[in-house]
Amino acid sequence: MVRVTGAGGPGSSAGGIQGPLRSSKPPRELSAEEQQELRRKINSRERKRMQDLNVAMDALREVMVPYSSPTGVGGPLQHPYLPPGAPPTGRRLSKISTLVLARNYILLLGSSLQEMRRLLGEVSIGMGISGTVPRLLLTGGWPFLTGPGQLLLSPPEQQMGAAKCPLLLQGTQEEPMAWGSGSMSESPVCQCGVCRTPRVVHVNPITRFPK
DNA sequence: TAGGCCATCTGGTCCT
DNA sequence: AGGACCAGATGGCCTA
Repeated sequence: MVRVTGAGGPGSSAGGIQGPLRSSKPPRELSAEEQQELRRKINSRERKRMQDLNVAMDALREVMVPYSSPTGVGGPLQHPYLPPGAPPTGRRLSKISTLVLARNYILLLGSSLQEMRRLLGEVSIGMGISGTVPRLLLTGGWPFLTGPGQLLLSPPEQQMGAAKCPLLLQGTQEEPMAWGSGSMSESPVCQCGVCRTPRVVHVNPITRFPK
């Protein structure tokens, strides 16, 4: 959906080209027409940039399979990584939810990989195999989770939107609040738009992505 | 009707 | 100098 709004549309009253721009820019004389043309050009670029961003966001939505279908398949869907009562499916994911869900998804995949490595290691040891299992699978190059119990769902998104979320200012960004756990019931649930989106958290702070 | 989400405009800053 | 990126402001659309 592309909304066509000409110059002077929403936002045009904010500041305006005659405001701070004139005082901060070097005194290069531009006619009103030139200024308008320049503004149109800049606006067009920005529009294109945001549209590209949305294309990328849509691509990301597509891989978030359970939410990607606008109509869903086989009726209402319950996302396996979201708690009951999570936002109803069938609606397009918001940008922030897409990002948060993608992050959770990546972490989940990481934990699955780690678990697979562990199982492979057990199997190879049990069978007396050494050297036939790809080293990469066994060595665990990434600091992923070491067990399924360490991957939990939590409603408070405590990382994104830190500037707005009061819970994020308490210096416990990575402290988990397990979904449905005791700590969960005792913890404040932030109602900001970000925090209401569940996320996957690490129970063990050691198992984090490196910077 | 309020609130969430979004597109767009705009000015500022940084980078090439 | 021009483009990319960012954040604030604004207004429209939609849903509960």
